[in-house]
Amino acid sequence: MTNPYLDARFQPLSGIFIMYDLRTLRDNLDATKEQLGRRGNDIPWDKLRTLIEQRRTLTSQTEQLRHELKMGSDKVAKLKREKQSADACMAAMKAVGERIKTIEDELRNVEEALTDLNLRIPNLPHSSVPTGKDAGDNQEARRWGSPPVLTTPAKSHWELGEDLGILDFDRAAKISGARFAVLTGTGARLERALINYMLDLHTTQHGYREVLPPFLVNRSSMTATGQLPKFEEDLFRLRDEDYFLIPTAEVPVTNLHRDEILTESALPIRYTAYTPCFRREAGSYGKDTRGLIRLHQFNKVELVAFTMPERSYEELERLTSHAEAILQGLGLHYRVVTLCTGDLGFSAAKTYDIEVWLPSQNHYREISSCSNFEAFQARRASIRYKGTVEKNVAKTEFVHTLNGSGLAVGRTLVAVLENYQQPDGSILIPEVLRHYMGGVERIRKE
RNA sequence: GGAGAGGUGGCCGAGUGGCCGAAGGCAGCAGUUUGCUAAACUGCCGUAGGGGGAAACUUCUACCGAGGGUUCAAAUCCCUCCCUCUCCGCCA
Repeated sequence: MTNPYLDARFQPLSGIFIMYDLRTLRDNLDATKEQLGRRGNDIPWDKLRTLIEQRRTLTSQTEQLRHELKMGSDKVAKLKREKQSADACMAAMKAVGERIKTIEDELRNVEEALTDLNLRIPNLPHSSVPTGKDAGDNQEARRWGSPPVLTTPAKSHWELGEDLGILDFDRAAKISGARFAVLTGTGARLERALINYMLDLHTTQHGYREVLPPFLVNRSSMTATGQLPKFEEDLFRLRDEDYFLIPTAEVPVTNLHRDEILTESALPIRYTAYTPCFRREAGSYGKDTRGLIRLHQFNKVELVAFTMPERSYEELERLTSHAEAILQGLGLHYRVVTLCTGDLGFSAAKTYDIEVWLPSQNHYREISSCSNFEAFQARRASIRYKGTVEKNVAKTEFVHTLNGSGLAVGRTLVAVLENYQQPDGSILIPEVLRHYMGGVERIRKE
């Protein structure tokens, strides 16, 4: 069964609300507000409360009137069959019908407002998430490896790449604009090698099934995973069709199972997907303007998992370790950070960021973000599972969804260039990539 | 892009205004018969929301691709949209 609430043109009229369950929300409105803290600041809670109550009243009114109408219509049918006059009854039912129409118009407005509000409430943080205001309050969970020892001052990846002739930002600006890059020669091959290395590791060692999804998706898909309605300005959208360019493979891959009921035995489902990702980067003017760090288009290998609710937190640890395995294989120093409540994304209940060491910045930079969304996306997307308990079919429940970058390919290329730079400006290729590079061991000036 | 055909329960498929939440079949579940299996027979067998009950359950409402309209009454009539299929065109 499809979830009509995701259709932009749908005018809701009684029935279920998939995002936040309305009854639960009503009973826990204050607690929800409390738990969301700063993240719920822009939600008009009093209006929400009023709308929920109005919906309840109007719904029961229409139900009563519909019952009346149904009885009346049956009576008309009976009278006509018995060749008696039904005029009086028909007139009375016409009046009832008009009352229903009036009340339903009102109900429609209430539900529309309610649905829109509901879709803009962020997910609740998990209890293990540290409380905090912003990125400054994130907690470092662990570090792996150590920064490389460079005998000369670290050059930035754009200096290295342009000197080597494998990165071209000027021509990218000409053919597209700011925040685009052209990779050429060994640079292009290195990007491709990284993609293949990541996909191969995840599919052969970590148990993920490879997916190559569409890069354009519809509005329903974007709403299901939480990009819409709140973050439309971050997305590229086609002018003549209601399609969006995906900002991450999370969107098409999570939506693979939208409006489906999975069997318990099929869980967990694990997918990995390579896709380009497209982001408007509205509001990031002046940040990371040089280099490959922040582009309108970049490549990413994504990990996506669907699990039973009681398994999702162990899956989050697993999934994060799979992303880490890529960096370990490449021999890149990194740390894992637990995002605090204030830094958590809209849809996530808990997130680990993996940050790789960049010598030129003397800093860790985000290269992966691994999140458990619990049932937040599953509700919006209506992804459920049905189990069996001693031959009886158990109640269908929402699955938990997770995803993480495994990894952002462009930023991985940055990390390889900067961490493996040699005094002469050449780049040593990490062992694991060499067979994807046709045996090339070092990138020299082209 | 042009022309046409469709979308009904887990599946197949009937249903052109009321007694239709929807015939019939398949699959599934429970039982009867049987030495076992098979077959036959009987019953059950959609989803969601609200009310009642400790509970098995019961009652109301909605749902026949989605939305809107006509009507006392819509799976059925009208409009819009989405999707699938066939043929032509174009293309990789």
